[in-house]
Amino acid sequence: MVKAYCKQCSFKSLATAKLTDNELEILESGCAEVSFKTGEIIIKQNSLSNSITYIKSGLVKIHINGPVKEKIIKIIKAPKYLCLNSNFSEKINHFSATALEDTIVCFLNLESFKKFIYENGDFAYQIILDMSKNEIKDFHSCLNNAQKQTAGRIAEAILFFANEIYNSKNFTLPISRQDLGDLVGTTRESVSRILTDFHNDKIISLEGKIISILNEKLLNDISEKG
Amino acid sequence: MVKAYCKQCSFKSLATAKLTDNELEILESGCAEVSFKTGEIIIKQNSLSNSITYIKSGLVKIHINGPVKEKIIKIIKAPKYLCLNSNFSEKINHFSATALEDTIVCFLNLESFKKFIYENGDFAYQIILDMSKNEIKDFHSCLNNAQKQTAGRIAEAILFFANEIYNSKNFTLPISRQDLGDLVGTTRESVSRILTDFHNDKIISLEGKIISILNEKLLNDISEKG
DNA sequence: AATAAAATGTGATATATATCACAAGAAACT
DNA sequence: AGTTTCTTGTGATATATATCACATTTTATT
Repeated sequence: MVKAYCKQCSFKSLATAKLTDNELEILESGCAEVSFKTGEIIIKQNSLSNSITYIKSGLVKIHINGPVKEKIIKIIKAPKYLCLNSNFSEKINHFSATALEDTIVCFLNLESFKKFIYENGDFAYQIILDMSKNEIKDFHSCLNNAQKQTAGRIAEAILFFANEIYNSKNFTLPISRQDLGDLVGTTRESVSRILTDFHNDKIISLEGKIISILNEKLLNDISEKG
Repeated sequence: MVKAYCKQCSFKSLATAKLTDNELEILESGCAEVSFKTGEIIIKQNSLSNSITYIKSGLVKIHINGPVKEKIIKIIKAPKYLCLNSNFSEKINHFSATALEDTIVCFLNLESFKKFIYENGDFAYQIILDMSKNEIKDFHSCLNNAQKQTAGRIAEAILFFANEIYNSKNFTLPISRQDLGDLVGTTRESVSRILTDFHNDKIISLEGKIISILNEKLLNDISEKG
């Protein structure tokens, strides 16, 4: 754990960018910066939550122990708040968060956050915008998961990693087949089969966890048509 | 459309309850109260959104034209904001809303709402709490839909109507079998079959749309175990 | 380097549920 | 009241995907 310097922090969120110097000092005094190595647990489901979690750098999976099996809710790339939403109304964490690569996290004092919401309208509005945008995304991914069939959901996941995480058609999958299954709601076997299908059909090239998108248009079609 | 009297309104949300008399007058001046009959469309997907929608009384389904077929996202009982979340960050409505019974809706001026968030910390915090609570609920229903099998999801839906909408073990289903299928993510045929199964197993009694829960414990088990 | 443990690929089989087809009942309209 | 349209029930069949089983590869540990 490291003393944080919020004022000079270059990873400020849209919300904290609206804080005054005074408020940033308050934020700083209640901020703990912690490093996590790949695979380490950042938040554990059902533990008590008394701070706001901000991912300063790195990559994180948010997962939950569902009624049937493990489910990965989403994958979050820094800089971003980690499920802001549940922090305000709930005392316990409804989910776990695990680092997918070396990650730096700021734990921010919840009470200061509340104070800023009460006293700084700009800040409050940015928080609301952030929550709002997130919800719409979650909404759509939930819908897609519910209606598309497995190949479509896997195609979607590949495009997600390419476009939103790595900004490249060539990347190394940061999760196992099992995790990819938990993310899109299928089994590791089905993931395996569909990935090799995509490879055989020259839609992607696949070598272990190294993926290159060869036919983006087709992958898009599969993702959209389900 | 009727002139609204927000000050005296006895259906105030937790947030608007924090507004001053002055602010309530501003709210009132930008508020239109509209009645909808059963089956009428309140909001149409892809239409422009420039107001906050508050369900004053009645019952509403929120649905979306998914990649494959229609999906009912959730059913909302008054008094409640109708998907507050998407209102702030998006100019177009991402979903449709249809009245399931006669419903009264207040369309509130978005700009006034923003103004209140900026100027009234109590109000802003209540809005954030509301969004936050909603998200957690949506979260869980999404998870359940993804992992449980059909009988479990239908059991869950029956319990939802009993416990959260009608507060009674005896109620009349406000939607068709098709709609129930769209809500839990299955076909109308499967809904039919499972409902008659439940009836034959004396878990519910079923007569058209009239449902009575006979064995709540078992229904709960089916809902939880998936 | 050797051994253990975890992750992955792939075939055979089982199963839940969608789809198709049609009949019957209820509701809405003329 | 009669006709049309929408809703519902139920059987037969198709199909996507889970499950099981086992071999193989990769990664971690001693």
